[in-house]
Amino acid sequence: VILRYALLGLLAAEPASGFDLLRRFSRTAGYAWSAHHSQIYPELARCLGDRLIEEIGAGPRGKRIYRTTELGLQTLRAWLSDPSIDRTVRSEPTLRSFFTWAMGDAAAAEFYRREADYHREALRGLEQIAAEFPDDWAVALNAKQKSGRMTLERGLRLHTALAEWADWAAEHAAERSAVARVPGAASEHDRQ
Amino acid sequence: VILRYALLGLLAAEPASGFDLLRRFSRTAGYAWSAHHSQIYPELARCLGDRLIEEIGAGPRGKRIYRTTELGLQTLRAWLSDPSIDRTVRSEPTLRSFFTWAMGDAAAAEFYRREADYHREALRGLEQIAAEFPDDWAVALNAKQKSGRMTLERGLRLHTALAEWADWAAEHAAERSAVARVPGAASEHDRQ
DNA sequence: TTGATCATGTAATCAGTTACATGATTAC
DNA sequence: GTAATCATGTAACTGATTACATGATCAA
Repeated sequence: VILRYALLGLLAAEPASGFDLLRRFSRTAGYAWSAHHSQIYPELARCLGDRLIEEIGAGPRGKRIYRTTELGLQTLRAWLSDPSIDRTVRSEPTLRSFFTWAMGDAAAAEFYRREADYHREALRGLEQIAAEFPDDWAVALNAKQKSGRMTLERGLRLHTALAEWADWAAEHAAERSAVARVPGAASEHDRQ
Repeated sequence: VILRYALLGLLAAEPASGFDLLRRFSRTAGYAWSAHHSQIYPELARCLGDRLIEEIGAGPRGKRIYRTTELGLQTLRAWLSDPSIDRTVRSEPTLRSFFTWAMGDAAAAEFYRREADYHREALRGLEQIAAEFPDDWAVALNAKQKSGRMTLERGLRLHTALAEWADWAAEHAAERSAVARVPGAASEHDRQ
């Protein structure tokens, strides 16, 4: 049901169509949650039926614009107040890192380098967004903008830490492969 | 299909039963992936049918122990070599952080404090595991143990960074609520 | 006019969770 | 003996992805 709250929150921040929400999920909101249009449209219809959102206008090409109702906001706040949070982790990169032992050292180093590249790329994107905020954002922004800036900061720190980790891991993996290549240096613990 | 590779990798590292794998998913492997027994048992049966794993023994209470076959290892390696990685993010905490604007400042600060607590708790757990590794692990361990140690490092850095972020965010949220409480200090940008 | 993008929807399938169901072993 | 844990399985349901389907608008 968490997609429902994501939609309520996004539509509370700013009225939008299903298509607009789809784009937000593939941009800013995608750092927190994502969904395909085939999941968004039916959920919007259900929210509309439950009077959590309302249609406030239309655009060209059958565009339907929605906004969160007062009831929807209450529902959103009830969820936000609920202290039970799902922290289930499903991270393909982490799983692959866990299994690098099954690859050659060179391939493992290559994997970690790609991870570093990815995180640095993500960081560049976030830094561009961060640059658009005023320097004195802590006092110059409203609550909505501040929570956006604070969540952005989460991404900045996350990708910084993971880029550094991947660099470190690539070094270690490469280091090991270099040692293994020295004739006679391949010892017990390098096999299996 | 990623659960399949998770099982192949875990069973390649060490033969186990479905129940053993379930426990691994709720411990070490849970930092990368997780699954319920109702998903594990059918997938093991399918892997067995595809000759990716084989039954190598049994234990009490109908316990069936599996091991990854050579074909299974090849399948695992093919996946590891595939450069396309799913990086879809679905993080309830991040989503909630994004929507803290809809809560009161005090509630938001409380949310961030809980996040900090969670990450510090997770960090403590990882540090205990890290303490069991030898100090000279970079040379003293085999490839399998090293990839485990390197993945553990990922978690250490991740939770460290996020604990620091949450502290920072809690401070900012509390700060703001303190300012808002000064009579006449609640200004334009604190509303909506 | 035609190709790209905007825009919405449904259907089929796959992945993941919760609930149902059963029985063996072990520790007390 | 009896409660806890070990151990495996299936069924029903929900969430998420991929594929099918259609049509309007806009820019070249």
